[in-house]
Amino acid sequence: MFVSRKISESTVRRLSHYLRSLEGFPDIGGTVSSEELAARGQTTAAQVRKDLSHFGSFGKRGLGYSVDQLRDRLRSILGVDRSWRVALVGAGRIGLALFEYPAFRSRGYDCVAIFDSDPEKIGQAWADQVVRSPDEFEKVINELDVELVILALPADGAQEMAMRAVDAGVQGILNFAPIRLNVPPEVPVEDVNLVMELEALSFQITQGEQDA
Amino acid sequence: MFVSRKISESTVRRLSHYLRSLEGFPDIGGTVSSEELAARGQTTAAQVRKDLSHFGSFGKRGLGYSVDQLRDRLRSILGVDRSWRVALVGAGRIGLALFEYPAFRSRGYDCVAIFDSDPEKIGQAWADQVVRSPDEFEKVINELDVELVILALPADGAQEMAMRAVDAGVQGILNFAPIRLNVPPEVPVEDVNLVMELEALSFQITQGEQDA
DNA sequence: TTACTTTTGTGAAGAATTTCACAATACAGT
DNA sequence: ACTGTATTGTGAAATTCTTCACAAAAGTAA
Repeated sequence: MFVSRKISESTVRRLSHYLRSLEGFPDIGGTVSSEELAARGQTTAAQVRKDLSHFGSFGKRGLGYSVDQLRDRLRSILGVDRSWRVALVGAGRIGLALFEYPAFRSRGYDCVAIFDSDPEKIGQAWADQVVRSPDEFEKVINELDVELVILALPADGAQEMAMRAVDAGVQGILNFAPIRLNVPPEVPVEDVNLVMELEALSFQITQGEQDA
Repeated sequence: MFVSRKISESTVRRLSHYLRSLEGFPDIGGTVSSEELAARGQTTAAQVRKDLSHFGSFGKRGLGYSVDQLRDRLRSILGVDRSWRVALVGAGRIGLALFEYPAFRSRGYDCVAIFDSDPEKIGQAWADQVVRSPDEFEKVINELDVELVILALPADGAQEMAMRAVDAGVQGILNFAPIRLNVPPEVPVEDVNLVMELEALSFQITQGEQDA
Protein backbone atom coordinates (compact mmCIF):
# COMPACT_ATOMS: atom_id res chain seq x y z
CA MET A 1 0.00 0.00 0.00
CA PHE A 2 2.06 2.83 1.33
CA VAL A 3 5.71 3.17 0.63
CA SER A 4 6.90 0.64 3.13
CA ARG A 5 10.42 0.57 4.43
CA LYS A 6 13.14 -1.36 2.71
CA ILE A 7 12.50 -2.00 -0.93
CA SER A 8 15.01 -4.59 -2.04
CA GLU A 9 17.75 -3.88 -4.55
CA SER A 10 16.31 -6.52 -6.89
CA THR A 11 12.90 -4.91 -6.79
CA VAL A 12 14.39 -1.56 -7.78
CA ARG A 13 16.27 -3.14 -10.66
CA ARG A 14 13.07 -4.74 -11.87
CA LEU A 15 11.15 -1.47 -11.59
CA SER A 16 13.80 0.15 -13.74
CA HIS A 17 13.37 -2.65 -16.19
CA TYR A 18 9.60 -2.30 -16.29
CA LEU A 19 10.04 1.39 -17.03
CA ARG A 20 12.42 0.57 -19.88
CA SER A 21 9.82 -1.83 -21.32
CA LEU A 22 7.04 0.71 -21.03
CA GLU A 23 9.14 3.32 -22.78
CA GLY A 24 9.36 0.92 -25.69
CA PHE A 25 5.56 0.83 -25.95
CA PRO A 26 4.41 3.01 -28.82
CA ASP A 27 0.83 2.21 -27.90
CA ILE A 28 -0.41 5.51 -26.50
CA GLY A 29 -3.44 5.12 -24.31
CA GLY A 30 -3.22 1.35 -24.14
CA THR A 31 -2.94 -1.05 -21.24
CA VAL A 32 -0.47 -3.74 -20.29
CA SER A 33 -0.89 -6.80 -18.08
CA SER A 34 1.54 -8.07 -15.48
CA GLU A 35 1.89 -11.09 -17.75
CA GLU A 36 3.13 -9.01 -20.69
CA LEU A 37 5.46 -7.01 -18.50
CA ALA A 38 6.87 -10.21 -17.05
CA ALA A 39 7.50 -11.70 -20.46
CA ARG A 40 9.65 -8.71 -21.40
CA GLY A 41 11.68 -8.90 -18.22
CA GLN A 42 12.29 -12.57 -17.66
CA THR A 43 10.38 -12.57 -14.42
CA THR A 44 6.90 -13.73 -13.43
CA ALA A 45 3.55 -12.00 -13.46
CA ALA A 46 3.22 -12.47 -9.71
CA GLN A 47 6.57 -10.81 -9.19
CA VAL A 48 5.56 -7.82 -11.26
CA ARG A 49 2.37 -7.39 -9.28
CA LYS A 50 4.17 -7.81 -5.96
CA ASP A 51 6.80 -5.26 -6.95
CA LEU A 52 4.22 -2.70 -7.98
CA SER A 53 2.02 -3.35 -4.97
CA HIS A 54 4.68 -1.91 -2.67
CA PHE A 55 3.84 1.52 -4.02
CA GLY A 56 0.07 1.39 -4.25
CA SER A 57 -2.44 -0.31 -6.48
CA PHE A 58 -2.66 1.31 -9.85
CA GLY A 59 -3.93 -1.49 -12.02
CA LYS A 60 -7.50 -2.38 -12.96
CA ARG A 61 -8.63 -5.92 -12.35
CA GLY A 62 -9.47 -7.72 -15.54
CA LEU A 63 -7.77 -5.00 -17.59
CA GLY A 64 -4.20 -4.50 -16.51
CA TYR A 65 -2.25 -1.28 -16.09
CA SER A 66 -2.60 1.89 -18.11
CA VAL A 67 0.70 2.20 -19.95
CA ASP A 68 0.81 5.99 -19.61
CA GLN A 69 -0.10 6.02 -15.96
CA LEU A 70 2.23 3.22 -14.96
CA ARG A 71 5.10 4.82 -16.83
CA ASP A 72 4.56 8.13 -15.07
CA ARG A 73 4.23 6.42 -11.73
CA LEU A 74 7.44 4.45 -12.22
CA ARG A 75 9.29 7.61 -13.25
CA SER A 76 8.16 9.26 -10.08
CA ILE A 77 9.05 6.26 -7.91
CA LEU A 78 12.52 6.00 -9.45
CA GLY A 79 13.05 9.74 -9.14
CA VAL A 80 13.48 10.37 -12.84
CA ASP A 81 10.53 12.71 -13.16
CA ARG A 82 12.95 15.53 -12.42
CA SER A 83 16.46 16.44 -13.44
CA TRP A 84 19.63 15.76 -11.50
CA ARG A 85 22.75 17.88 -11.37
CA VAL A 86 25.71 15.62 -11.88
CA ALA A 87 29.47 16.11 -11.69
CA LEU A 88 31.84 13.78 -13.47
CA VAL A 89 35.11 13.07 -11.68
CA GLY A 90 37.65 11.59 -14.06
CA ALA A 91 37.96 12.65 -17.67
CA GLY A 92 39.37 9.41 -19.02
CA ARG A 93 37.85 7.03 -21.55
CA ILE A 94 35.11 5.89 -19.25
CA GLY A 95 34.27 9.44 -18.25
CA LEU A 96 34.06 10.44 -21.89
CA ALA A 97 31.88 7.47 -22.77
CA LEU A 98 29.46 8.38 -19.99
CA PHE A 99 29.51 12.06 -20.83
CA GLU A 100 28.50 11.29 -24.38
CA TYR A 101 26.06 8.49 -23.52
CA PRO A 102 22.79 9.74 -25.01
CA ALA A 103 20.52 8.12 -22.43
CA PHE A 104 22.38 10.08 -19.81
CA ARG A 105 21.15 13.57 -20.63
CA SER A 106 17.88 12.40 -22.14
CA ARG A 107 16.83 11.07 -18.75
CA GLY A 108 17.53 14.26 -16.92
CA TYR A 109 21.04 13.56 -15.66
CA ASP A 110 22.70 16.91 -16.47
CA CYS A 111 26.44 16.89 -16.31
CA VAL A 112 27.27 20.35 -14.98
CA ALA A 113 30.96 19.91 -14.17
CA ILE A 114 33.93 17.70 -15.06
CA PHE A 115 37.05 17.25 -12.95
CA ASP A 116 40.38 15.61 -13.63
CA SER A 117 43.71 15.86 -11.87
CA ASP A 118 45.77 15.51 -15.06
CA PRO A 119 47.20 18.97 -15.91
CA GLU A 120 47.07 18.01 -19.59
CA LYS A 121 43.32 17.63 -19.38
CA ILE A 122 42.48 20.62 -17.20
CA GLY A 123 41.14 23.37 -19.42
CA GLN A 124 40.09 21.04 -22.25
CA ALA A 125 36.65 21.74 -23.66
CA TRP A 126 34.10 18.90 -23.66
CA ALA A 127 30.98 20.08 -25.45
CA ASP A 128 29.64 22.88 -23.27
CA GLN A 129 31.95 21.99 -20.38
CA VAL A 130 35.56 22.66 -19.45
CA VAL A 131 37.60 20.12 -17.49
CA ARG A 132 38.38 21.60 -14.07
CA SER A 133 41.04 21.01 -11.47
CA PRO A 134 40.06 19.06 -8.35
CA ASP A 135 41.24 22.12 -6.40
CA GLU A 136 37.98 23.77 -7.34
CA PHE A 137 35.89 20.74 -6.38
CA GLU A 138 34.18 21.91 -3.18
CA LYS A 139 33.61 25.41 -4.51
CA VAL A 140 32.04 24.20 -7.75
CA ILE A 141 29.92 21.49 -6.12
CA ASN A 142 28.41 24.10 -3.86
CA GLU A 143 27.98 26.87 -6.41
CA LEU A 144 26.39 24.58 -8.99
CA ASP A 145 24.33 22.64 -6.46
CA VAL A 146 25.62 19.27 -7.59
CA GLU A 147 23.53 16.37 -6.31
CA LEU A 148 25.21 13.31 -7.83
CA VAL A 149 28.83 12.49 -8.49
CA ILE A 150 30.10 9.93 -10.97
CA LEU A 151 33.52 8.60 -10.05
CA ALA A 152 35.27 7.42 -13.20
CA LEU A 153 38.86 7.37 -12.00
CA PRO A 154 41.46 4.84 -10.89
CA ALA A 155 41.03 3.07 -7.57
CA ASP A 156 43.69 5.01 -5.72
CA GLY A 157 42.03 8.42 -6.03
CA ALA A 158 38.45 7.23 -5.61
CA GLN A 159 38.17 7.03 -1.83
CA GLU A 160 39.48 10.56 -1.33
CA MET A 161 37.14 12.04 -3.90
CA ALA A 162 34.20 10.11 -2.47
CA MET A 163 34.90 11.58 0.95
CA ARG A 164 35.25 15.08 -0.45
CA ALA A 165 32.00 14.66 -2.37
CA VAL A 166 30.15 13.57 0.74
CA ASP A 167 31.62 16.42 2.80
CA ALA A 168 30.58 18.84 0.08
CA GLY A 169 26.99 17.65 0.47
CA VAL A 170 26.57 15.39 -2.53
CA GLN A 171 23.57 13.04 -2.20
CA GLY A 172 24.68 9.98 -4.13
CA ILE A 173 27.65 8.42 -5.89
CA LEU A 174 27.91 6.25 -8.98
CA ASN A 175 31.25 4.52 -8.61
CA PHE A 176 33.22 2.99 -11.48
CA ALA A 177 36.43 2.57 -9.49
CA PRO A 178 37.04 -1.07 -8.54
CA ILE A 179 37.00 -0.53 -4.79
CA ARG A 180 34.37 -0.54 -2.08
CA LEU A 181 33.91 3.06 -1.02
CA ASN A 182 33.76 3.90 2.62
CA VAL A 183 31.04 6.52 3.04
CA PRO A 184 28.38 7.23 5.66
CA PRO A 185 25.38 4.91 5.28
CA GLU A 186 22.99 7.73 4.47
CA VAL A 187 24.78 8.44 1.19
CA PRO A 188 23.82 5.85 -1.41
CA VAL A 189 26.53 4.41 -3.62
CA GLU A 190 26.00 2.30 -6.71
CA ASP A 191 28.96 0.36 -7.99
CA VAL A 192 29.67 -0.55 -11.58
CA ASN A 193 32.52 -2.99 -11.64
CA LEU A 194 33.49 -4.19 -15.08
CA VAL A 195 35.97 -6.77 -13.86
CA MET A 196 33.32 -8.23 -11.57
CA GLU A 197 30.91 -8.60 -14.47
CA LEU A 198 33.49 -10.36 -16.59
CA GLU A 199 34.35 -12.65 -13.72
CA ALA A 200 30.70 -13.47 -13.14
CA LEU A 201 30.54 -14.42 -16.80
CA SER A 202 33.61 -16.63 -16.85
CA PHE A 203 32.44 -18.22 -13.59
CA GLN A 204 29.15 -19.22 -15.17
CA ILE A 205 30.83 -20.58 -18.26
CA THR A 206 33.33 -22.56 -16.21
CA GLN A 207 30.60 -23.93 -13.93
CA GLY A 208 28.37 -24.83 -16.84
CA GLU A 209 31.11 -26.89 -18.40
CA GLN A 210 31.72 -28.77 -15.16
CA ASP A 211 28.08 -29.84 -15.07
CA ALA A 212 28.07 -31.10 -18.63
CA MET B 1 32.06 -29.49 0.11
CA PHE B 2 31.84 -30.27 -3.56
CA VAL B 3 30.81 -27.74 -6.10
CA SER B 4 27.12 -27.89 -5.41
CA ARG B 5 24.58 -26.77 -7.90
CA LYS B 6 23.32 -23.20 -8.03
CA ILE B 7 25.76 -20.72 -6.56
CA SER B 8 23.85 -17.48 -6.16
CA GLU B 9 24.67 -14.35 -8.10
CA SER B 10 25.44 -12.52 -4.86
CA THR B 11 27.91 -15.19 -3.81
CA VAL B 12 29.76 -14.87 -7.11
CA ARG B 13 29.92 -11.10 -6.74
CA ARG B 14 31.37 -11.50 -3.26
CA LEU B 15 33.93 -14.04 -4.45
CA SER B 16 35.04 -11.56 -7.06
CA HIS B 17 35.32 -8.98 -4.36
CA TYR B 18 37.38 -11.23 -2.10
CA LEU B 19 39.74 -11.84 -4.99
CA ARG B 20 40.07 -8.09 -5.52
CA SER B 21 40.93 -7.69 -1.83
CA LEU B 22 43.49 -10.47 -1.91
CA GLU B 23 45.16 -8.96 -4.96
CA GLY B 24 45.67 -5.84 -2.88
CA PHE B 25 47.57 -7.85 -0.27
CA PRO B 26 51.29 -7.27 -0.67
CA ASP B 27 51.89 -9.74 2.13
CA ILE B 28 53.40 -12.72 0.28
CA GLY B 29 53.13 -15.92 2.22
CA GLY B 30 50.79 -14.52 4.86
CA THR B 31 47.36 -15.55 6.00
CA VAL B 32 44.05 -13.79 6.22
CA SER B 33 41.02 -14.48 8.40
CA SER B 34 37.41 -14.43 7.34
CA GLU B 35 37.07 -11.46 9.70
CA GLU B 36 39.64 -9.42 7.80
CA LEU B 37 38.19 -10.35 4.44
CA ALA B 38 34.74 -9.39 5.65
CA ALA B 39 35.90 -5.99 6.85
CA ARG B 40 37.20 -5.16 3.38
CA GLY B 41 34.00 -6.18 1.67
CA GLN B 42 31.23 -4.87 3.89
CA THR B 43 29.98 -8.31 4.67
CA THR B 44 30.31 -10.63 7.66
CA ALA B 45 32.88 -13.24 8.60
CA ALA B 46 30.22 -15.95 8.59
CA GLN B 47 29.21 -14.97 5.08
CA VAL B 48 32.80 -15.20 3.86
CA ARG B 49 33.19 -18.67 5.34
CA LYS B 50 29.85 -19.83 3.95
CA ASP B 51 30.70 -18.50 0.49
CA LEU B 52 34.05 -20.26 0.46
CA SER B 53 32.68 -23.46 1.93
CA HIS B 54 30.68 -24.08 -1.24
CA PHE B 55 33.90 -24.90 -3.01
CA GLY B 56 35.77 -26.90 -0.41
CA SER B 57 37.50 -26.13 2.84
CA PHE B 58 40.80 -24.44 2.31
CA GLY B 59 41.32 -22.60 5.53
CA LYS B 60 43.16 -23.71 8.64
CA ARG B 61 41.29 -23.52 11.93
CA GLY B 62 42.88 -21.08 14.31
CA LEU B 63 44.97 -19.59 11.51
CA GLY B 64 42.83 -18.42 8.65
CA TYR B 65 43.41 -18.76 4.92
CA SER B 66 46.73 -18.70 3.12
CA VAL B 67 46.59 -15.56 1.00
CA ASP B 68 48.43 -17.14 -1.91
CA GLN B 69 46.41 -20.31 -1.90
CA LEU B 70 43.06 -18.62 -1.52
CA ARG B 71 43.88 -16.19 -4.30
CA ASP B 72 44.79 -19.02 -6.65
CA ARG B 73 41.72 -20.97 -5.68
CA LEU B 74 39.44 -17.98 -6.27
CA ARG B 75 41.03 -17.35 -9.65
CA SER B 76 40.36 -20.92 -10.60
CA ILE B 77 36.78 -20.82 -9.31
CA LEU B 78 36.03 -17.59 -11.18
CA GLY B 79 37.68 -18.92 -14.31
CA VAL B 80 40.34 -16.22 -14.50
CA ASP B 81 43.28 -18.62 -14.20
CA ARG B 82 43.27 -18.79 -17.97
CA SER B 83 42.81 -16.34 -20.82
CA TRP B 84 39.61 -15.67 -22.73
CA ARG B 85 39.28 -14.75 -26.38
CA VAL B 86 36.92 -11.81 -26.62
CA ALA B 87 35.30 -9.98 -29.51
CA LEU B 88 34.04 -6.44 -29.11
CA VAL B 89 30.90 -5.59 -31.04
CA GLY B 90 30.43 -1.85 -31.31
CA ALA B 91 33.31 0.56 -31.75
CA GLY B 92 31.71 3.58 -30.12
CA ARG B 93 32.74 5.42 -26.97
CA ILE B 94 31.84 2.58 -24.65
CA GLY B 95 33.62 0.06 -26.83
CA LEU B 96 36.72 2.21 -26.87
CA ALA B 97 36.65 2.70 -23.12
CA LEU B 98 36.47 -1.06 -22.60
CA PHE B 99 39.10 -1.80 -25.19
CA GLU B 100 41.52 0.50 -23.41
CA TYR B 101 40.50 -0.49 -19.88
CA PRO B 102 43.75 -1.78 -18.39
CA ALA B 103 42.19 -4.35 -16.06
CA PHE B 104 40.65 -5.90 -19.14
CA ARG B 105 43.76 -7.31 -20.76
CA SER B 106 45.67 -7.69 -17.51
CA ARG B 107 43.16 -10.27 -16.34
CA GLY B 108 43.40 -12.38 -19.42
CA TYR B 109 40.50 -11.00 -21.44
CA ASP B 110 42.15 -10.70 -24.85
CA CYS B 111 40.28 -8.66 -27.37
CA VAL B 112 40.97 -10.45 -30.65
CA ALA B 113 38.42 -8.74 -32.90
CA ILE B 114 36.35 -5.56 -33.14
CA PHE B 115 33.20 -5.11 -35.20
CA ASP B 116 31.14 -2.08 -36.14
CA SER B 117 28.52 -1.54 -38.79
CA ASP B 118 29.47 2.10 -39.42
CA PRO B 119 31.33 2.24 -42.77
CA GLU B 120 33.33 5.20 -41.44
CA LYS B 121 34.75 3.01 -38.69
CA ILE B 122 35.39 -0.17 -40.64
CA GLY B 123 39.09 -0.38 -41.42
CA GLN B 124 40.15 1.98 -38.59
CA ALA B 125 43.12 0.74 -36.60
CA TRP B 126 42.71 0.34 -32.83
CA ALA B 127 46.05 -0.60 -31.31
CA ASP B 128 46.84 -4.01 -32.82
CA GLN B 129 43.30 -4.43 -34.15
CA VAL B 130 41.34 -3.28 -37.17
CA VAL B 131 37.62 -2.59 -36.98
CA ARG B 132 35.79 -5.15 -39.10
CA SER B 133 32.46 -5.30 -40.84
CA PRO B 134 29.70 -7.40 -39.24
CA ASP B 135 29.57 -9.27 -42.54
CA GLU B 136 32.69 -11.09 -41.45
CA PHE B 137 31.32 -11.85 -38.00
CA GLU B 138 30.65 -15.60 -38.19
CA LYS B 139 33.80 -16.29 -40.17
CA VAL B 140 36.03 -14.39 -37.74
CA ILE B 141 34.41 -15.77 -34.60
CA ASN B 142 35.10 -19.27 -35.84
CA GLU B 143 38.57 -18.69 -37.19
CA LEU B 144 39.77 -16.89 -34.08
CA ASP B 145 37.94 -19.18 -31.68
CA VAL B 146 36.17 -16.36 -29.88
CA GLU B 147 34.65 -17.40 -26.56
CA LEU B 148 33.14 -14.18 -25.22
CA VAL B 149 31.40 -11.31 -26.92
CA ILE B 150 30.99 -7.81 -25.52
CA LEU B 151 28.00 -6.03 -26.97
CA ALA B 152 28.59 -2.29 -26.80
CA LEU B 153 26.08 -1.06 -29.33
CA PRO B 154 22.65 0.57 -29.37
CA ALA B 155 19.62 -1.43 -28.29
CA ASP B 156 18.23 -1.97 -31.78
CA GLY B 157 21.16 -3.98 -33.08
CA ALA B 158 21.90 -5.89 -29.91
CA GLN B 159 19.40 -8.73 -30.15
CA GLU B 160 20.44 -9.63 -33.67
CA MET B 161 24.13 -9.68 -32.82
CA ALA B 162 23.46 -11.70 -29.66
CA MET B 163 21.67 -14.32 -31.71
CA ARG B 164 24.44 -14.42 -34.29
CA ALA B 165 27.03 -14.74 -31.55
CA VAL B 166 25.19 -17.67 -29.98
CA ASP B 167 24.73 -19.36 -33.36
CA ALA B 168 28.43 -18.92 -34.03
CA GLY B 169 29.21 -20.80 -30.83
CA VAL B 170 30.13 -18.02 -28.43
CA GLN B 171 29.98 -19.12 -24.78
CA GLY B 172 29.00 -15.93 -22.99
CA ILE B 173 27.88 -12.35 -23.56
CA LEU B 174 28.60 -9.15 -21.68
CA ASN B 175 25.80 -6.85 -22.69
CA PHE B 176 25.90 -3.05 -22.44
CA ALA B 177 22.81 -2.49 -24.56
CA PRO B 178 19.81 -1.47 -22.46
CA ILE B 179 17.63 -4.42 -23.40
CA ARG B 180 17.05 -7.92 -22.06
CA LEU B 181 18.61 -10.29 -24.57
CA ASN B 182 16.72 -13.33 -25.63
CA VAL B 183 19.23 -16.17 -25.77
CA PRO B 184 19.14 -19.88 -24.92
CA PRO B 185 19.50 -20.48 -21.17
CA GLU B 186 22.80 -22.31 -21.52
CA VAL B 187 24.52 -19.14 -22.73
CA PRO B 188 25.21 -16.85 -19.79
CA VAL B 189 24.60 -13.14 -20.21
CA GLU B 190 25.74 -10.41 -17.84
CA ASP B 191 24.08 -7.05 -18.20
CA VAL B 192 25.65 -3.70 -17.47
CA ASN B 193 22.94 -1.11 -17.59
CA LEU B 194 24.07 2.40 -16.83
CA VAL B 195 20.60 3.88 -16.82
CA MET B 196 19.49 1.23 -14.34
CA GLU B 197 22.34 2.12 -12.00
CA LEU B 198 21.52 5.80 -12.13
CA GLU B 199 17.87 5.05 -11.50
CA ALA B 200 18.74 2.86 -8.54
CA LEU B 201 20.70 5.79 -7.18
CA SER B 202 18.00 8.41 -7.65
CA PHE B 203 15.47 5.96 -6.21
CA GLN B 204 17.49 5.61 -3.03
CA ILE B 205 17.96 9.34 -2.69
CA THR B 206 14.29 10.03 -3.28
CA GLN B 207 13.24 7.30 -0.82
CA GLY B 208 15.68 8.50 1.79
CA GLU B 209 14.24 11.97 1.66
CA GLN B 210 10.72 10.68 2.08
CA ASP B 211 11.72 8.92 5.28
CA ALA B 212 13.39 11.98 6.76
C1' DT C 1 51.24 -33.17 27.87
C1' DT C 2 47.91 -29.85 29.12
C1' DA C 3 45.73 -25.53 29.07
C1' DC C 4 44.64 -21.61 26.38
C1' DT C 5 43.64 -18.86 22.26
C1' DT C 6 42.19 -18.41 17.73
C1' DT C 7 39.48 -19.23 13.81
C1' DT C 8 37.36 -22.48 10.64
C1' DG C 9 33.35 -25.24 8.83
C1' DT C 10 28.67 -26.08 9.29
C1' DG C 11 24.06 -27.48 11.02
C1' DA C 12 20.18 -24.97 12.62
C1' DA C 13 17.59 -20.71 13.22
C1' DG C 14 16.10 -16.58 11.37
C1' DA C 15 15.13 -13.26 7.70
C1' DA C 16 14.11 -12.03 3.17
C1' DT C 17 12.37 -12.96 -1.32
C1' DT C 18 9.66 -15.40 -4.61
C1' DT C 19 5.90 -18.16 -5.97
C1' DC C 20 1.28 -19.87 -5.35
C1' DA C 21 -3.44 -19.59 -5.38
C1' DC C 22 -7.63 -17.43 -5.09
C1' DA C 23 -11.15 -13.89 -3.79
C1' DA C 24 -12.29 -9.44 -5.61
C1' DT C 25 -13.50 -6.83 -9.42
C1' DA C 26 -13.83 -4.83 -14.10
C1' DC C 27 -15.51 -5.13 -18.44
C1' DA C 28 -17.81 -7.39 -22.76
C1' DG C 29 -21.41 -9.70 -24.86
C1' DT C 30 -25.98 -11.09 -24.98
C1' DA D 1 -29.28 -7.82 -15.62
C1' DC D 2 -26.70 -11.90 -16.04
C1' DT D 3 -22.89 -14.84 -17.50
C1' DG D 4 -18.31 -15.38 -18.79
C1' DT D 5 -13.56 -14.08 -19.12
C1' DA D 6 -9.59 -11.63 -17.77
C1' DT D 7 -6.51 -9.85 -14.49
C1' DT D 8 -5.31 -7.51 -10.20
C1' DG D 9 -3.89 -7.42 -5.22
C1' DT D 10 -2.46 -10.10 -1.51
C1' DG D 11 -2.22 -13.46 2.40
C1' DA D 12 0.07 -17.84 2.93
C1' DA D 13 3.41 -21.31 1.48
C1' DA D 14 7.72 -22.38 -0.42
C1' DT D 15 12.21 -21.29 -1.36
C1' DT D 16 16.52 -18.98 -0.94
C1' DC D 17 19.86 -16.37 1.54
C1' DT D 18 22.07 -14.74 5.79
C1' DT D 19 23.30 -14.95 10.48
C1' DC D 20 24.08 -17.46 14.68
C1' DA D 21 26.46 -20.34 17.57
C1' DC D 22 29.41 -23.86 18.67
C1' DA D 23 32.15 -28.19 18.14
C1' DA D 24 36.36 -29.28 15.81
C1' DA D 25 40.87 -28.20 14.73
C1' DA D 26 45.51 -25.91 14.91
C1' DG D 27 48.86 -23.52 16.87
C1' DT D 28 51.50 -21.60 21.22
C1' DA D 29 53.37 -21.56 25.61
C1' DA D 30 54.52 -23.60 29.96
